[in-house]
Amino acid sequence: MVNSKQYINKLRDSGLRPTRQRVKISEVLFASKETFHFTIKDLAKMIENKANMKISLATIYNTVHTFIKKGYLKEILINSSQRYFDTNTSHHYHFFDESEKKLIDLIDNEVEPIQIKKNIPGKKIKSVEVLVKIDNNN
Amino acid sequence: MVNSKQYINKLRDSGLRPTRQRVKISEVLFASKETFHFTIKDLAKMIENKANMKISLATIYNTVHTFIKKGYLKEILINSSQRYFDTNTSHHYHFFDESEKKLIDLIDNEVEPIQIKKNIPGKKIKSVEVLVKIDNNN
DNA sequence: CTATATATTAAAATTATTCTAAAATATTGA
DNA sequence: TCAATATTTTAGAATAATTTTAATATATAG
Repeated sequence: MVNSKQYINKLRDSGLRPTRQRVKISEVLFASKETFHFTIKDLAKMIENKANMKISLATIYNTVHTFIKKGYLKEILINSSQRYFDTNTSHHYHFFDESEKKLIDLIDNEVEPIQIKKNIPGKKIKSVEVLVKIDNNN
Repeated sequence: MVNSKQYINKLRDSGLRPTRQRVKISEVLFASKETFHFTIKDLAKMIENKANMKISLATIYNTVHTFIKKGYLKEILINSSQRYFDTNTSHHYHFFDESEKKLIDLIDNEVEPIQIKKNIPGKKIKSVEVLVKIDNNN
């Protein structure tokens, strides 16, 4: 059995009521050491399988948005009809494998620091996102 | 009056039939020296205004996709509910101003070359996309 | 000029996401 | 513990971007 206490505390500490749904979704997302990428559809399927509990789609959307706002998840920039999310919230970039339609993390020391030489008066940089599209050799 | 001959030739040269619709859309997109960013909605409005000719939404979508395939347009990576396109097909990146929801080009010499140190066997890099999100200072 | 291939179109279909408002649950503090 | 209040969940409807369909129109080759 998973230890849900930690998720309950984590939720409460960030001002979120630890509802059954949020705790279950936390378990599905954060129980494994390995981080991963997912779409809402993927997450819905994982909940249906791993947890034998039905959570409405609206709640899944709400929870993912809430977790992003709290910094527990990050959205990944991919041009596709679906949005991707990442349980890895540390600073990193992505490869996107065009033939397999799969994301691969590109951790910080695998990319030289990005130097932006342009400055817009009155504006500051909030984030820098990099997506490297790759495909088969040929 | 715009010289549509050049668009007719351009289309034919790339194996596309120079239909009235494609020529009109070419004029709207490529007549100005200045490149710009647009959504499908923007483009539909521009056609309605500049050209007094009704082109169906389906055709606008088809044409934009066709032009992307031919390399006359590029899609820009922004996470939003709408897709953005760019008439600037040269190699460059983007600032995205969060408060004004506006894109600004970041040309090549304004960003240090991006060095990817990770290599995935059997795969090669097709493109590197960079989006720098900026916002007001404060 | 005719046959054929390709493109356009309106309307319907699809799909991801958000909204709504009612019911359920969690929390607070008496 | 319990009632009052605030928050959350939910099903289903609504929205909106995009794609599909299949009929009609147009461009091209010969």
